[in-house]
Amino acid sequence: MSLDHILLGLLRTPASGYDLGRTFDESARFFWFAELSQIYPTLKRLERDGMLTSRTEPSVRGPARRVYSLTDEGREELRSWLRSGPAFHTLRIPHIAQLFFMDELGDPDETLAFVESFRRQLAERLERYREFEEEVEESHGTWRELPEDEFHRYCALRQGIAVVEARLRWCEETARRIRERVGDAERSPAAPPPGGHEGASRAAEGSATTEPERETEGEMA
Amino acid sequence: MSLDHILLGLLRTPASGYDLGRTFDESARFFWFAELSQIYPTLKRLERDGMLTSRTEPSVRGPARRVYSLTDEGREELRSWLRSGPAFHTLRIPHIAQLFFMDELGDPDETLAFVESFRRQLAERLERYREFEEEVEESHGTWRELPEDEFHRYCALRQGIAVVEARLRWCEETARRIRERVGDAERSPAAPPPGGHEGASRAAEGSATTEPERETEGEMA
DNA sequence: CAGATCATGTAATGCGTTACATGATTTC
DNA sequence: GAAATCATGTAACGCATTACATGATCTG
Repeated sequence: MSLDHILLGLLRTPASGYDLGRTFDESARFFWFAELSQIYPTLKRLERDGMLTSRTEPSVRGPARRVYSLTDEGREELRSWLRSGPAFHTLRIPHIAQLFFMDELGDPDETLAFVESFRRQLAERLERYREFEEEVEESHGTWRELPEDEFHRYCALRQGIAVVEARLRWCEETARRIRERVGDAERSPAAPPPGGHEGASRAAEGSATTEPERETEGEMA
Repeated sequence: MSLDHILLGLLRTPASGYDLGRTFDESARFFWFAELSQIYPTLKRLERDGMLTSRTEPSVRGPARRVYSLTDEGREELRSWLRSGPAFHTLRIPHIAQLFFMDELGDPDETLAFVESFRRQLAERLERYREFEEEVEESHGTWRELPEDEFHRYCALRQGIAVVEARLRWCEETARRIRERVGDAERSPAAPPPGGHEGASRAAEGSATTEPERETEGEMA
């Protein structure tokens, strides 16, 4: 039941359902997302349960806005969630699952293409996170100067960045290993497979072409 | 609809629902989990749809086992999922959300305790992953010698490890920063808060005590 | 003989997505 | 006048968890 708590957290500054939808889209994406169709009924329920109050306000354009704010009871609920210790979720990571079964395709080129596509999407994501990080840094200088609320938000973002960066490094490590395995197989006397498949060239791009891996395991730990 | 595909992937070697439950528990936890109460009906549906076949087998102990195996149609479905590109899921990470709102508690000690508790749980998880990694390495040597299927599984695990390690480094970075901020605040003329709360000592432990942060940002990128 | 493990399931409930419905205002 | 944005919602469906139900066999 985390969406409840996340809405309570966001509603420490009053907002409408629509506003919250934009918040998820723009600034909370890196740790949570909810559709408007889930937000509206949840807000209603939280109000019914005394966690929120609402008033309607005329909108500058479009229909009237229903603006929610946190009640004392809601604030207490939020605090007790925050004090309940780190909430772990069960891991369900489809892209790792895909990789786990990828031997089924029996083609290193396809695995390589997969990793490369994954890498591109991560790079894009990292760029968005970085822009967000810069915005904070531009308005306040370094983390040392941030007010309490911004500091916590900044730390949360830093974790998002750290994870994406780790995945990016993993992509590079893994691509290198796949290329090295293909290279070994083709040099070996086990006979290269028949048909017009020529090594790991199809999905390859960037970074030195067949450079044998220098052992970086130590640095990864 | 990923559980479907994950079951198909696992059922390339025939197994019962119960077996699959143990697999999630023991060797697939780092990327997926499902309850038996979800597994059983899903298997039934997949069989109905022609993705699986089953036969019953007497069990050594307990009731008869229903053992499922992949059909050609099921294998095709699995392959097309694998070829459909990396499947991203919307991020929903409650512990980052908690941190995001943690300023609500207004107490650096509580944030520090949170980060420390998070760190301990990650360390435990990393240990399990490492044991798993060692098992693979012991049976086959380095990744260079692994057969295709084990190599892919190993790479998947490596990503899990990389992410946990990144989170651990983040914990240390963040704890250091919180301590530094508390130190600054107490040395500053803004007056230390009244009452018997003495800095960030409560949750602190390990690593040099008040060592000012040496800038490691560059290395993190 | 009590408790763990093997083995299969159903039912109720909750969380989340997709599709649908409505209508005003602004911009091109 | 068409499309985008503001703004609110409902309904149907699917995915996941928790609780419940049953019974055999092995271990201490």
